[in-house]
Amino acid sequence: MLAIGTLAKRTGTKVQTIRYYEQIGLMPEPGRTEGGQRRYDAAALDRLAFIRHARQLGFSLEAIRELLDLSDTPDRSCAEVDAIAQKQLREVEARLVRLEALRVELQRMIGACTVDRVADCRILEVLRDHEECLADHGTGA
Amino acid sequence: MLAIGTLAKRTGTKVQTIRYYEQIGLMPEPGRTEGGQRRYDAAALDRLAFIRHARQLGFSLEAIRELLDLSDTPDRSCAEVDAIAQKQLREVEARLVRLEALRVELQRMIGACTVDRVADCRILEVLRDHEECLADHGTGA
DNA sequence: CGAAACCCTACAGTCGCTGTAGATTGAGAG
DNA sequence: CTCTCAATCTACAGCGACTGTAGGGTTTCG
Repeated sequence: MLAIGTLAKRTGTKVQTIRYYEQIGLMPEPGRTEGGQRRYDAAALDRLAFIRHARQLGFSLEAIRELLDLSDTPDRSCAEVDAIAQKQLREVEARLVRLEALRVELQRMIGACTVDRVADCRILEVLRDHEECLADHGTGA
Repeated sequence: MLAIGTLAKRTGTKVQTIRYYEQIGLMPEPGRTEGGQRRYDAAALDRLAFIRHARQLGFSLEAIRELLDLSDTPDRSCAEVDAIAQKQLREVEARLVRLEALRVELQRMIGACTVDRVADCRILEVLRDHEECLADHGTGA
């Protein structure tokens, strides 16, 4: 049985984050020692590793909750799991497109700045005048 | 003189966001009507447009605060402005690299799933076993 | 047995907004 | 000039996904 700190180290999670996951019902309430400290078993370790890995892949806690629910019903079709992953992929791709546009714009902006005084700074000018902007950056990078 | 709603429309900002910027000292306190409603001038419009544009380029409010401070002292060197923009560019590039790795991993994961039952779902398996993972995804996509 | 390292709860703070409730004001129509 | 109704006001709570803090209690090891 693992103490929370050990579990944290094994999964690369902060102790508070584990307690937070428990609080929002993503991790089940573990057993306790007589003194009231949490003790975790291998199932908890697996579940937390799953959560952390999915988080690193950019899944929201809500999506992860769904994935965990789905994986608890092994006879169901895989299609729902696939749909969640596809959605995640599409979101990542959309973010990539936007970020790339930002990169281009930032580079263009920086490249234009050859003067020395803030008064003539091209960077500030570009930021002032959206019109000069090439990129079609919407909101939410 | 513009009412807050007009300013909001002109800059593509929500009314509450403008009040929030005022609250955190990013926008100066505007004049008021007798009844207490905010009225904005052209300078406020410019400043807000600058803020929104910088936000769209991914600058944090803190970075924007610095940029605004710098642009208020037109005789200073442009180097500090450049440094902020360079830092922003580096951050965007780092995010791009990470996101691209995520995209590859997600695609690989989805591609691997050809079965029908959740019990054999490759997606869930990949999420369970970090070892199978090709991408070196750290934290913070 | 004592010290150090760990763990507990409860709550506030982060970032950048967004939404709500309930009251007041302003601008155009009649 | 009054009515109406959209727009505005303040104050505060909530989002996601944690992180940090205060002020204690517990475990483990020498």
